[in-house]
Amino acid sequence: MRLLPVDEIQIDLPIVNDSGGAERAERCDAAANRARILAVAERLMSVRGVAEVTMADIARAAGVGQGTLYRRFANKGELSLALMDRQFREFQDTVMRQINWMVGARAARLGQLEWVLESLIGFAEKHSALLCEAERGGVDVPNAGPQAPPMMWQYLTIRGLLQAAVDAGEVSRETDVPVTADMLLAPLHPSTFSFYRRARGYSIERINAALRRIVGHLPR
Amino acid sequence: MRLLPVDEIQIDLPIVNDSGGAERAERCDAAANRARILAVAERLMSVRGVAEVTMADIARAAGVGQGTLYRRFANKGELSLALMDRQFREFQDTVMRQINWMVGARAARLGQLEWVLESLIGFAEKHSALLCEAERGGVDVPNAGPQAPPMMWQYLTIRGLLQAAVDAGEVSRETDVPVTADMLLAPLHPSTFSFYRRARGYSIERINAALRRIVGHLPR
DNA sequence: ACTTTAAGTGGACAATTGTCCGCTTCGTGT
DNA sequence: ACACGAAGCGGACAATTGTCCACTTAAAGT
Repeated sequence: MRLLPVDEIQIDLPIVNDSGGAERAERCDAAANRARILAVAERLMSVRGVAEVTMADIARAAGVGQGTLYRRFANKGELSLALMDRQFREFQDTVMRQINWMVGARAARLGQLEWVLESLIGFAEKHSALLCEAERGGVDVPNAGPQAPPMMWQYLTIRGLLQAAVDAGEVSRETDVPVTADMLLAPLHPSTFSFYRRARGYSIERINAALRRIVGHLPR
Repeated sequence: MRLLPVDEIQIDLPIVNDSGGAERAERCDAAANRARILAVAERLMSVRGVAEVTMADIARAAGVGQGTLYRRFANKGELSLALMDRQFREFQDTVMRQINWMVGARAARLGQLEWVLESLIGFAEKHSALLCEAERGGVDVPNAGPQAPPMMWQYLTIRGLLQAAVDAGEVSRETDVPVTADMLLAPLHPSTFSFYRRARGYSIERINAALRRIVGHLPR
């Protein structure tokens, strides 16, 4: 993950880089195993539910040892994230393209921010089970939990748009952009969002509307 | 936990009821064990750190079986919560008394809300390790995790004050009070707050200021 | 004092995550 | 072709949380 300036839209938005490029290629037996593991995991989880499948189940069904499984995916969260990888990239593409289009249409920055948050709510809803698994992982472990690239991308995107809104004078220059971006995202943390939906029973529309009101009324 | 109308301040604020009152009293050997367990747990955790002490450690050091330990405290979270019980009650008292005083002084509802949030930030900071343990526990398990009485009290208090602010015309009547209250609290969820402090490195002051700006600019 | 019984007790056991480490195999350089 | 080292492999094992259940005991009624 690194920051790239996207000239057309004059703000810094993140892109996810699939690899540093410097690492040695994966051995092909290993690649075959990885593919098999992912296929098996997807099938098992879709049949029995994400939380009801254990790492041992997956290893057994894929015909590999647990050591092999853990060599590829450091923990269940990383595996869950890998299962979403393609859909996440597509989601990311869609969002970036839409942002570019909105910029072309001279849309307000805050409007873009609201649109992205709504999209993120949709994504959180669709993949809440996998995301909840992915969320676990030490808070300070570099590439796990909230620091995993997809979560980081969400944060950097929101932060970038909020900063753009500040630069455009739509939001006060006093705003603490990094902290505020985190706060806008806090209700979308997988376990929090899942709590709202299941335990509190809030509809997606209510969640979206309430968040929109907050964003739409940031100072200035 | 039930709601009581507090007449002096004309809003519904929650109080925690220690027990329904109908249950048979605890056998005295059991009470002694509970006290010993709590004392031992407190000592072990203060010496080695909350996360580094296991339930088995505590049972061993307290001279009871694990079954006994789990009979009193259904999981590590409940034990952690019990360790905070006294400090939490004192905190709760302080907050309620301050609210009453502020009401007497005709302070703005939003000001009260901001003050409570600041207090909650202080509490989250002081007890973050124990709160992080307490947080774990299924999202839909009635009295665990986010549904545990102390968390519920936080939520009901914030929601009550926000509703009062709406009733007083300080915030738009369109506001979705339950959802918005949850969103104001989301950044204070133990693991989220801990992430801000440790991984992001935000100071308490920045967190408080950013939250205050959001509260202070809710619509209307 | 004696009986009764619900509550309490303890430790074995299940379930799960994640680690370790000796053995195997790929693929690369010679 | 062949040797060699890094990468891969797998299953035993450690750690931890939480459950179960046969046994024990406090304390209330007679």
